[in-house]
Amino acid sequence: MNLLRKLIAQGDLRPGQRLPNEHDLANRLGISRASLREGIRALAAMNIVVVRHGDGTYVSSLEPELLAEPLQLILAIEDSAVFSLFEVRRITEPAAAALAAERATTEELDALRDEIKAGIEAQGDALKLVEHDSRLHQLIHLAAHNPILRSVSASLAGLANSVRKRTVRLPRNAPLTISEHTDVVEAICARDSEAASRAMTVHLVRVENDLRAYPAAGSPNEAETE
Amino acid sequence: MNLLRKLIAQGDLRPGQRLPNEHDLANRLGISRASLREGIRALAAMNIVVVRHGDGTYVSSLEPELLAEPLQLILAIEDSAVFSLFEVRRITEPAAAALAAERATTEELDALRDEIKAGIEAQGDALKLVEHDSRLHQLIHLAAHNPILRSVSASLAGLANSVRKRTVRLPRNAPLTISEHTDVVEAICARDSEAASRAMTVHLVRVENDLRAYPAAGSPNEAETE
DNA sequence: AGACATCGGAGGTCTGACCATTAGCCTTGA
DNA sequence: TCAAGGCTAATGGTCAGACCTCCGATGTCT
Repeated sequence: MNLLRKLIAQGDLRPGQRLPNEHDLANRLGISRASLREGIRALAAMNIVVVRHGDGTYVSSLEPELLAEPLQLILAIEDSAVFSLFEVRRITEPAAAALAAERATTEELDALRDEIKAGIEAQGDALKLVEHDSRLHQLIHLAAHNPILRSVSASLAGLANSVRKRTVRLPRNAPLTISEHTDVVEAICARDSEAASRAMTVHLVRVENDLRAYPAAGSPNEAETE
Repeated sequence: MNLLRKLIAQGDLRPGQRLPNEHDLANRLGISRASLREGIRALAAMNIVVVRHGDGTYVSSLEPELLAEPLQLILAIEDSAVFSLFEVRRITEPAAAALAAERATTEELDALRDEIKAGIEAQGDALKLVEHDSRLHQLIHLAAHNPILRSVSASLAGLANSVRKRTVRLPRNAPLTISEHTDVVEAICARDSEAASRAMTVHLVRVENDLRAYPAAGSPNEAETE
């Protein structure tokens, strides 16, 4: 089904962009609406596109995060996989931090600093803190300027989030998290890739140890999907 | 589209199982063939199912080794992503080799050695060599005993394979590849995780340099899918 | 026994109609 | 004037049946 390629080539897709309606788009591509719809279903399954009945079809993000779904299968089957997940993050995230230190634009550095500040202000609210946490990691991966790494990391982060939902966040760790994040960002801003990598490792190891010490509290069997 | 769920619930899927033909299946589910096909496309996009024109539709392994497809989109859009891919492999594969050195069972070590031998025998046939190459990497990831890492690496390897198809393999590099592989496997067998990591890095860097020196020879715009 | 021709059955596509849902406009009433 | 509710056009969702293309197995010929 190279009509997928056609779709991509034709409508130079930008995130958020709305696609032409199916009738027109099918005409423009020289295929039937039925075939077009099959292609759209595939894109939708990959989370590249979102279809809203009665409204339209929109480009979501070009980075398919869908990897998370099948990975979640592993988690469901094997509970010990949580530690496997951390092991992988201990591999990829320090590397991403190092790359970010080398490649981040000044705008990206600013965004990182802003995120840290916002995190400090949200210190009281555990839920918000979690959100800032994942956004910070995301910003770092963005600053690494590697689309593949970013896609992989996004999947892992999604997994990590689904784990977080199962665990009760211990608020007393908030100051620790923030100070570790600060270390990472400072190293990146200083363009010190080695320090950034080290700081990220420290952060992940500490979080993992916390998890080991206070294992999941929620019901592990009923993790909702969609 | 919960018909997806219907599909899964109805035909209790076992890997390799062949689905009823679309006409019958649509009837049995009480939907039209068009709708059924859209659902199948979604499943196919997630690599849960494989459709073969003129033959039938089969349940692919539920083990999610797959997921390469969405990443391939990135490659399709951004050709420079090939180097991003190598960058990520330079991060994950040495780590996997190190883990393998620590955790491989004796059976897995034997399998690694066998693969090396088989690779040497296939030295003449470039195509076979490629196959042994990817199998060796796969074995290493297996020996790392980390399901998440394995799934991620499998996706990346799938990507790497699709790149290989676009490039003409330079046979004169066969001896180099084999000797580098041997170094990696020897380090793993010696339980020397650091050496394994280093050897793997050397291998990947060399391959990447080759790629840079002799870029894709095939027509880059018409890479067939499926 | 092997190579080739044939044919049934599978997925791939097309057409054109109708149904279901949404967003936005427009009327209505306070 | 403004808010609540209903109408309407646009859009995706589904359907039906036809035809094309491709694969695999069967059977035939050499």
